[in-house]
Amino acid sequence: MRIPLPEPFDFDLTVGHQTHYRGRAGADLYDDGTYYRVLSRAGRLLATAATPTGDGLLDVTLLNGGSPDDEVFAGERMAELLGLDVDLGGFYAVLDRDPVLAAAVGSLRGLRPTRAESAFEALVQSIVAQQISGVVARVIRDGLVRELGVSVTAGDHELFAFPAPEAVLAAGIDGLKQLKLSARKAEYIHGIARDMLEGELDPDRLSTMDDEEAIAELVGLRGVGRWTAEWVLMRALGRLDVLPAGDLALRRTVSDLYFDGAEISIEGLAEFAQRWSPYRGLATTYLFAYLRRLRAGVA
DNA sequence: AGCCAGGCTCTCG
DNA sequence: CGAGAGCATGGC
Repeated sequence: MRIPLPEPFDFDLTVGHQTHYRGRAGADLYDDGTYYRVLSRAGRLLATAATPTGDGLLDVTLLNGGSPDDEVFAGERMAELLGLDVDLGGFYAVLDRDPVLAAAVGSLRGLRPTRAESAFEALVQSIVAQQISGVVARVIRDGLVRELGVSVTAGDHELFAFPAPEAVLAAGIDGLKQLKLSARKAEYIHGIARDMLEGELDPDRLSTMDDEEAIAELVGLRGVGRWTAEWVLMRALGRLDVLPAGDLALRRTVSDLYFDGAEISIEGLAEFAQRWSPYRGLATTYLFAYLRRLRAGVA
């Protein structure tokens, strides 16, 4: 099926960012102009490919078959994962009155805030990323997906679904530790998989809550502090005004761009970032995209 | 060879 | 309450 693309939208930039400019990152694959993702629908796995047609449409195809209803589902999910439903206009108006931010991220026009497939995926990714460098986090996440995610062969591509809570639970804490997680993080992720399956954590209910309510709910989970909850809101719920003020990389970036490298406190960042309201989350996403592209050495 | 990296929990004063 | 230890791996 084909879905209409919004303006502005830069497919290559958006999917390149999502895959860390390495073709494959976690369950996301970008190859030869097509974005691949295995979507889970009520326990069934839909190998899905998305390619822009060049005339303002996105072609969404199920690679291993599916009903017409599955196709509609995949189209809607793809639109969400690629952030096509987000109106970027307000954020670009913020850019117009923040020349420093504009200088850093102005060339990222058309980048969409991509999303994880589920709250579970965002939780696992964020917990993995706690405290460690982005490089290490990526290595560990790739291992989790490859070892615990179901492999789906689609044409000449091997795709992996993001691991279901069942698979994470079945791996056990020891199994997770063998995938390079610390004992602590293995417990956290194992526990959250169990919470998901027992209905302790209900993503549908989360999405009805406002930001602070949802953060409070998530922080109730063992292993989830404010930083992790904030990233889950951005990455899974698509919230645009969340500011992970405790994020070390964000603090350093703001410090470098605005304060000539002088350290900025968490409270200082929270106050400073009011200038981006109500798009503090989008600003954060763009700053990380700026960083990621810089480090990847992409022109 | 250390030390640090997109934090969090637990334990002690 | 606030401060501090411990955590695991990969890169510099």
